Amino acid sequence: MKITTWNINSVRLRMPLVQKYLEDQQPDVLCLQETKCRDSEFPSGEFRKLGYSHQAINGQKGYHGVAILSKLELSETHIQTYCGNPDSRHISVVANNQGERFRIHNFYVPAGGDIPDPEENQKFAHKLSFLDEMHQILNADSQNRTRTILVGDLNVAPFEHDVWSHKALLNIVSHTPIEVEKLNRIRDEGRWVDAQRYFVPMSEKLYTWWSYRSPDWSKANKGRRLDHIWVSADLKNNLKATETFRNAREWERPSDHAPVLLHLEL
DNA sequence: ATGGCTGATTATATCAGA
Repeated sequence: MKITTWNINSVRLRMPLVQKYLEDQQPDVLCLQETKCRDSEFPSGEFRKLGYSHQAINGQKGYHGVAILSKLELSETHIQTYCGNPDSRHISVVANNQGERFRIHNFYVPAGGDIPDPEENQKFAHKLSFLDEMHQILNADSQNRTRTILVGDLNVAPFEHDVWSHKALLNIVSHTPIEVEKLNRIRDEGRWVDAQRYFVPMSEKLYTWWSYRSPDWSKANKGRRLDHIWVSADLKNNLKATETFRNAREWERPSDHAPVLLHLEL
């Protein structure tokens, strides 16, 4: 079973790239973030033609938006709102893989703006509250501890080698100690396994995002690992491989995020 | 190097991303 997470930064604009990726890699499930369109504008028909007929979509006009496209049957779609606002930042489903059921959570955590101070910056305050609520909600549901995959653009690079320079980014939103600690608590207390780091040693650099602003992003390689795939502890022995498709960042008019794939042996 | 680039919007400048 293969599942991909990808912050696509406008699904309508990048449908040709999505199609190429799906034809190349044939994941069973694709989780998208930043779809940036209403549900009525979502290219459902195009996904159906590509074999992804099971769909769960939570979009809004212009911003955010998440979706799960699947070859496997989906049920029990659930949308959780956070911080008392209706932003489309979460959707979850139960996927059925030849009788084996597992839950998938797809998240788009707020980026948090520029200033890493919740007193001065409302967006950073929102991000911290969002992480607090994620912690609370995921921990409250004991079902989240079994047969569950959590993916998404979590907008936090938690480890030293998840950023190009730990020292240079300590005071940069996405790598500040307060948000890193919150994300680490969610993961550790939920006994989630970080699937990418299960295969890639902590001493090795690992990125999923490179800024559009770098004139030569590939050469500079000042990336961050903002996109994540976690599995519940009971799925640890089913982990087979993970892959980050850095080449998709080199395609024409790319997303600034690369797709990340998990191969699970079920 | 806190700049630079990119996308969506009843657009032609503004907001958001991170």
